[in-house]
Amino acid sequence: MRGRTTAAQVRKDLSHFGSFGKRGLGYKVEELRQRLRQILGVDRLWKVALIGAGRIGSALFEYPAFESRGYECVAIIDSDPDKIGTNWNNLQIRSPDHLESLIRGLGVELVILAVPARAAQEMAERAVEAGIEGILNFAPIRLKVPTRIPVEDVNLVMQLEALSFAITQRGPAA
Amino acid sequence: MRGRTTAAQVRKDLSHFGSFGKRGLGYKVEELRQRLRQILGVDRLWKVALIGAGRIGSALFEYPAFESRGYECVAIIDSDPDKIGTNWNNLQIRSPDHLESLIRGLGVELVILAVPARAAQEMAERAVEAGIEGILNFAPIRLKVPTRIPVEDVNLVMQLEALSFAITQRGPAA
DNA sequence: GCATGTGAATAGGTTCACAGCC
DNA sequence: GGCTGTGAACCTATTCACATGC
Repeated sequence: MRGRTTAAQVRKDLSHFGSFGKRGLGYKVEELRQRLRQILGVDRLWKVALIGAGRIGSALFEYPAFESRGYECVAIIDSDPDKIGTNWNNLQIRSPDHLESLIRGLGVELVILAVPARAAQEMAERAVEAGIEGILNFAPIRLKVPTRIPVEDVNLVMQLEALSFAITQRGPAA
Repeated sequence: MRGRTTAAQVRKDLSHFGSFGKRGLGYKVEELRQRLRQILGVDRLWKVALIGAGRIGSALFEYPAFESRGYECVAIIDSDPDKIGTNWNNLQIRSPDHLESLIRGLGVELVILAVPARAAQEMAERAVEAGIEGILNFAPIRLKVPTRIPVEDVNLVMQLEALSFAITQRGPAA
């Protein structure tokens, strides 16, 4: 069954956070929307640092949805000497040497980790040490960070493999 | 609790597909690895078409893990006239006009959809019509395709929002 | 003795059915 | 009457404990 979103499911999920509608009447959509934005924590601006200015980092940086959805990139870090000092959109690429002071100075809360696997763990640890609160991780490793720090993994190879598995499971197609 | 992978869990999962070890002895790692590759369907080469040659598409195309993990990009499609005809790595970018014949002619099995949301549904339908078997979807919409076609969604904004939620839930950090 | 494989117990999450309130 | 909110039923997935075979 493909993730059909049922009415009962939505009501149950909402009930986990409170009661938002009026029986027999329905929901005030805009009000509900605002309440949900509060609950999700997307009713404010989040300060993001991009660690890794390679292809993925560049694609993300240009991705308009981030800024428009409340995620502001306030720092770009990369270890490539050819990149350090150059600008993306008026934002200067900085060396990882300054990671901690950058994060602390700018009040960075989230980190997008788009560096090679071998560098990811160290960068993550230093970012956590500097006080960030969450990590969006593109490196194909399981980061070891304190449990208080949420990590979201993006693993595109795994997702392709999930497709391969689903296709293989249901037998060769017609 | 952060996704701790337990021994019992692994055994239970394996048991779903068969019996691979010897009691009291353990698993032959390389043999197990091959069996699992078969089950996952990653023991062969998959032919992939990249639809959308923007920033994300470009990042993916250059991503070495794909090729090395058995996913071969055999076609790039984009509607931008400035891109059509140019080459990425000896692969010519083609117009979506030829989508169906390209897919059929090259035996494309998987599609990576990295086009703007407004174009995604149409491209998906045409790709399915042409016989592809699965979609890795970067467009932030729920594609409507036959249930026999598995879809994996990549939604980076949602993953950032998941971080925002997790952080907000556990109360402002120390 | 030791590590796998598996039924039983448990936990977690979804679906159902209806009570409660407009 | 209609739509929300929710306890109960149900179903799936994880954890446990041990039987099984080397």
